[in-house]
Amino acid sequence: MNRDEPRWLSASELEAWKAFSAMIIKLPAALDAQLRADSGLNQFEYLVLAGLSDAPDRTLRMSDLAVLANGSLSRLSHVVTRLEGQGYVRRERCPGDGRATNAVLTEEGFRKLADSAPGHVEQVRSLVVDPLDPEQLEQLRGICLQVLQAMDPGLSWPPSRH
Amino acid sequence: MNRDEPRWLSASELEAWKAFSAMIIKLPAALDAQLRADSGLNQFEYLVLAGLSDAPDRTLRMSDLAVLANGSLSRLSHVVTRLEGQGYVRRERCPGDGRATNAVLTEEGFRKLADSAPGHVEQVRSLVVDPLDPEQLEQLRGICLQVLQAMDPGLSWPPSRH
DNA sequence: ATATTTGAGTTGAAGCTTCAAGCAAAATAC
DNA sequence: GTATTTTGCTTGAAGCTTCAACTCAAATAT
Repeated sequence: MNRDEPRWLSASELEAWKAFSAMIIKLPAALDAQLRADSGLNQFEYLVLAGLSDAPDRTLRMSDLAVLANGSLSRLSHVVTRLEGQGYVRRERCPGDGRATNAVLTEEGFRKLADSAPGHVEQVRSLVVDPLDPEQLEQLRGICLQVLQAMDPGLSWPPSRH
Repeated sequence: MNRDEPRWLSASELEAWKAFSAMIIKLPAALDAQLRADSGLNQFEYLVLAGLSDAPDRTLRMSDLAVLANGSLSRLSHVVTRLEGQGYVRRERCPGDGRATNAVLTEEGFRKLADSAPGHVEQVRSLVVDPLDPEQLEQLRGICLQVLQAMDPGLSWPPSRH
């Protein structure tokens, strides 16, 4: 399965990688746990509601929403079904393109989000933003952009909105 | 559900957070995808095999292995059952403490890991280590340590080995 | 006009994770 | 020395995600 001599990581690279990999495993779990406990939503559901709440008419096409929430269309479809059952989101056939479906945030969904947001932001603050000084935060932003670009060389980031 | 006025993120904090959150969602997925495609293992299974291969006698107690792989004991138990079925791991009752179970990496499991490791390392390189310059990598290490500490204030990192 | 291909979503099954309950061995209390 | 609690792990069910197959609508080709 393996042909060339691999370029192993140096000691310092390995240190960085170990800290980083531990973090990218644990941080999502910690964020999820807080959301779960405080509002019964997971990260993805939260992103869906948040994405809708920022959109014009609190409405987005499924495909756009999937990209925004960093998930597959299939995953989104299942999640929207759940959120629909809880009354937070409504589906509408897109006028103008009969193939497309619009997801719309309901009033109840908006209230739910408004209830959940402060706790979530507080968690983001306490785990990430506050422990880092402004310089580090800026460094982090640059680092993330480069990693994102390495994963998705075509894509510029953040996605242009005009 | 919400009592105090939340401290929202500033514009620059928000920029950093958005890039960061996109990265911590997408990077694990990208790493998983490569492992899946190249060796049929997911990240967690890989960590289990890798953890065992570094341990004395390629053996670890389930609890220790769970911590090492950043997962719950329950999750590990299921995964070890799977890996056992594929012949990569074997369970042994711990001599000296009848409650404990040792997981042991089989020869076949070791070969599997040896086969998978180069591709995985190459992926880590190409998505994280190589796109960043050494200075950024060092910054990243520091940032991760602080975030890890914020999540788990008791813990020092890396876990002391003396 | 009709046929084919592409695009947008949905669906059900299979797989993995989590959760709560359970079991057995060891440690502790009495 | 027996009863209780704690520790270490396993298990089955429920929940979420992924995967592959499918439907329906729009665009394109013939």
